[in-house]
Amino acid sequence: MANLKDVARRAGVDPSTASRVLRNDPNQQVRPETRERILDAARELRYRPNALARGLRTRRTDTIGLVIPSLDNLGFADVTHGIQAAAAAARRMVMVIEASAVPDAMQDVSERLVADGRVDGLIVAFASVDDGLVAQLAERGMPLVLVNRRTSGVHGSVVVDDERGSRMAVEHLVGLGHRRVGFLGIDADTDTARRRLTGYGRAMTGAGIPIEPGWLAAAPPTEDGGRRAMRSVLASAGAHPPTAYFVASLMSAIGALAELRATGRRVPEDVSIVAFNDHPFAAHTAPALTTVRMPNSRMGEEAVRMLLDAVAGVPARDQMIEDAPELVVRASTAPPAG
Amino acid sequence: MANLKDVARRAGVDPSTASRVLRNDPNQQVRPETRERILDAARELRYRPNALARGLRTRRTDTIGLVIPSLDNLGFADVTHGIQAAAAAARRMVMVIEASAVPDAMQDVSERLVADGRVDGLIVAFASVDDGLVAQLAERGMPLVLVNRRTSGVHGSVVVDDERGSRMAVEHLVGLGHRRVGFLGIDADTDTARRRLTGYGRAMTGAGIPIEPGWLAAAPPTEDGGRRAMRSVLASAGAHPPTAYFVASLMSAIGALAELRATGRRVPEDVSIVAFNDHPFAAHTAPALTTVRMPNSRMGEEAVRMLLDAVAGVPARDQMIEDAPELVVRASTAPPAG
DNA sequence: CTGAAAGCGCTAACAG
DNA sequence: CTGTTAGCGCTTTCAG
Repeated sequence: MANLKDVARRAGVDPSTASRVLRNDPNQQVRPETRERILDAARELRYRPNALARGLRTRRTDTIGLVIPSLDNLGFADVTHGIQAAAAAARRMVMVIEASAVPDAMQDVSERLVADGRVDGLIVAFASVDDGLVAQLAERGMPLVLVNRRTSGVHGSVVVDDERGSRMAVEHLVGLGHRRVGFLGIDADTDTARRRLTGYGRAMTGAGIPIEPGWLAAAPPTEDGGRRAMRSVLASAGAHPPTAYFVASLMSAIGALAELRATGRRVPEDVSIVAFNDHPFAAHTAPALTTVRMPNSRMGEEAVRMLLDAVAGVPARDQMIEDAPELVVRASTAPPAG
Repeated sequence: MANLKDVARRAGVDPSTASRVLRNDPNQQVRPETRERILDAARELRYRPNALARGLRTRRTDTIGLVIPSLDNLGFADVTHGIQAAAAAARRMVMVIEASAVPDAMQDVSERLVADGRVDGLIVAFASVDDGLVAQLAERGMPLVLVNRRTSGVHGSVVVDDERGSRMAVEHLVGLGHRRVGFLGIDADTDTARRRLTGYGRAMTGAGIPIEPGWLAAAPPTEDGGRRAMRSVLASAGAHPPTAYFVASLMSAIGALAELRATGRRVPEDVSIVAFNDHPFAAHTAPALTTVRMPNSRMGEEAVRMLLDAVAGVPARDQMIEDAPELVVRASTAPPAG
């Protein structure tokens, strides 16, 4: 591999001159002729600057770190896709840590990515907010953007309009004629989980429907969580259980759906169900799930943009992607029986 | 952030001595007392060596590059998970390029990851083998492991036993009493696709069943591909179409299933279907898919191990993960009607 | 057992 | 307009 010195020698100039030209130094005053010689030499030698050497000098790595809980969660694919696309467009590399595969992931990230100087900034997606390490990193000045979370202490986050998406889902059910609408929420102390509950509440209130406590349950956003939440509502709702459910995560909706069928309830004839977040697979469940599709890929793109701003010194804001959620009506919702 | 000089100063030694101790230089002869002083100083200053400076000097980055086609393909989640786990265990970082999000991904990888010196080696998962750039990189001596592919020209690959998995799937169908078994294969010139076809062929021959050309179709391993392949067989198979299908990819199985249902065929009453590769979601299709589960996560782990060997100078082999595939019987297979 | 010195490949301030 | 110089933070001979 040719290095700068090789290029300079071949062009008959000093390495610093070659560097100026090849970096497109804005205050360069290089004669066009010299410039051409250097460019030619670089091309002929297939020169590419060594990233480590440059990074050591400039203190920038052009690399961002991405922390993601687990890749099998269907919801993350979209977000990571957006992140990858935006990063590539901005010519940044992405180092990924999948938390579920790495014991003590946040610790690892803060040592091997941040302290060792491998990244310019960090995108933390779907973190449980109580992770003190995240706050610590932010305090120490590491550029950092939270995705799908907000938390006091950390400035810089991107979320989608969870409340609006949830409202749309519930309004769809109410519009079909349902009055007893259950809510299977996410059992986590995150603003995201809260906003989804709020959306449900607002939609119900807006429709003039009083909510019964027995209609609500919370569980982790997993298939099993959804199953358990559904079981819990069915057990406590008494003689008049909900005729429809809004489930605040796609994975739990799948579990909830399975539980309904396992207990002999027909969807959508007996019970309707709509999930928060979409995925191609939702078209293939039994029955196909009605969902609200959130602009998750945009959320990922925006996170990169914000992070690069933060790296450049622009203070990070807390942003919400305003793109309208989209209701995807499939087969799991219908008017209530009777 | 403290650097080596700071540590050395605080311990009252030369940086080189501090380096020796902190790296655990095998031929160090440092007095235990000095050693302790250095270790203490490093601990107090929370010293971590700068990865760029070290890499510049040692020509090793402790980072591996991972090229993956797309994260929404359910099959990749497992493999990446295995890669992440093994990499973390070996204290290596992973730079990920999602090809579907990056225009001209291989070109990008070979410039920004390899030529710029950001990685010690490359794992290329599910690549279309005809990519000349991969072969070029291998020739230029970049340590490289192919996952789920073999190709002449590139040495170093990990695959699973596609043939055996396919045989198991088809034997399951034959065991249920099916004689007319169709094959929806992958339309790609890869050894992997070929081995799945071979497995089908062997199982049929082993059962003494002659194969009709009209039972076979190939398409890309996508939902739409599966749909089209199914349509093609249904169109060409005449009066006695297959009563069962082995579909060589999970995504196309989902499409094939959808197509069967769309054309009014009942699964498994009229037609059985079994897919190659499993995923939790397969339990929730309508009906739940019978699959063969391949040791994909192991494949990812092994790829990392092989790559690190290659980086260390051990010539890379072509390996097959011998762990037995597992038949996961769900609701999409049953004895033929009548 | 430890220190001095050189240099990985690059950039950036300063001179000229 | 271009070259000289001095590092970024680390490792690694070579001396002593």
